[in-house]
Amino acid sequence: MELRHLKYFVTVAEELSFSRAAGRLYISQPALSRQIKNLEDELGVVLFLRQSDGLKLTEAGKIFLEQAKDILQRSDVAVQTIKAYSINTDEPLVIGYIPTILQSFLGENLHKFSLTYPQVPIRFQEMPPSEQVRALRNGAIDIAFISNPPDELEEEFVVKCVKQVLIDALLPDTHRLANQPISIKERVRDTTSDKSVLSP
Amino acid sequence: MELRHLKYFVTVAEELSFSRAAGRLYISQPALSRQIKNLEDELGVVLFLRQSDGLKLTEAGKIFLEQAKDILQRSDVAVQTIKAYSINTDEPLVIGYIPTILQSFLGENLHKFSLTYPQVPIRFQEMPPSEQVRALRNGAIDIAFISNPPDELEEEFVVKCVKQVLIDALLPDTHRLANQPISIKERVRDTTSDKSVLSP
DNA sequence: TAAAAATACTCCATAGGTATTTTAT
DNA sequence: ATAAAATACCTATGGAGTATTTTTA
Repeated sequence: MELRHLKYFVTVAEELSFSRAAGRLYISQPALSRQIKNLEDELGVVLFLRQSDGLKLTEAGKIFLEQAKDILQRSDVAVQTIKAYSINTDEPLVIGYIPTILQSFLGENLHKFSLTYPQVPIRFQEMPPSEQVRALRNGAIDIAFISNPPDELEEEFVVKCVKQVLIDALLPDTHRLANQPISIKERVRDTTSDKSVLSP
Repeated sequence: MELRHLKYFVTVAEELSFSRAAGRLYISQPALSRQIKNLEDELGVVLFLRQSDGLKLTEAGKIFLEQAKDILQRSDVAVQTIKAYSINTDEPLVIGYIPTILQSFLGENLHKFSLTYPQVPIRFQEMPPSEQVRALRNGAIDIAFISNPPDELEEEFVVKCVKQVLIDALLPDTHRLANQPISIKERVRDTTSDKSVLSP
């Protein structure tokens, strides 16, 4: 027995006509007749009397009707509840982050967010970037803050740049590039083999 | 959404493992994973967190679990109720009859039956034999009492002879067969063209 | 004759299965 | 290496449709 059977049964009981009920359910009359018969067979009970003066519920049918309506109504409530919950949830907005980013950016902006949406609880979870991607996939976190996201992520998630960070290169003044004005591109290429210290 | 989804969901929530739940449900693990995913898609909510340390219900999942259990339990109750009802019913035993038979037979025997099973209400409904057959088919009556049932009925119903009725042939004493000792077979053959009066 | 329900078939959507890959321990 | 979940693909049950018959008003 499935909710489908209950829905069909209640509709037929309300219409007291297979044809009209089938119309309301947007299925054909034979399909509906068969489903009701299947239900009756499974329950081992005749639910409707097919009499010359039209359809009538049996005593058993009347009892089952009340319970069927109740079950269907509770199913609807459950679905509506869960859908509403997913929109206006008390579930915290879980934010994954790596420490450097929290310090430089999250603090002030989330403060503003909290003032605007005080009803949304926020939880933080520090984790390395690869972990954050996995956590995003399975719903453990809602937002990830990582630097240098690989391009592939854009196929799966919405990727937005929220902060650009200046990168300084510190190198000994004896280094051959010291005091050389140079573009970032060139710097990167030229320094891949250096043990430079990068800082935000 | 069908009761199947709820059953599967509750089982997974109880086992916190797709594999074990699939075992309990006697279906394969991929089939179960897909049904849960379908349910999540339909509800638009993630019900389980697939985390490295195992499955966990989301907040939404916890809420839905309670309602799913409730609905399943009510479905079981409804089915059990209706099945029990069909066995030990207050629904009257409806008996179709033709007047002559009620008089000659039903009266005394049903009196005995009522004494033996006082909890079974009995209702009588007079109707011609053809109507009784139809009523039997659609459940409007539970037992039919008719005379000379055609053999085809035995394919569809249990047919039992409960009473043999003597038939007398009344004919004018001027009739050619008057005072002739004769077998029933022969009588019938010989009298088909006669306007005989048959009486029980 | 017209309607409503049942019956007979056909079709196809999808639940479920097997095999494999992915992921995490 | 192992175990669990996800993915891919295939199969087949049964839900739904169309056409037809049956039945009753």
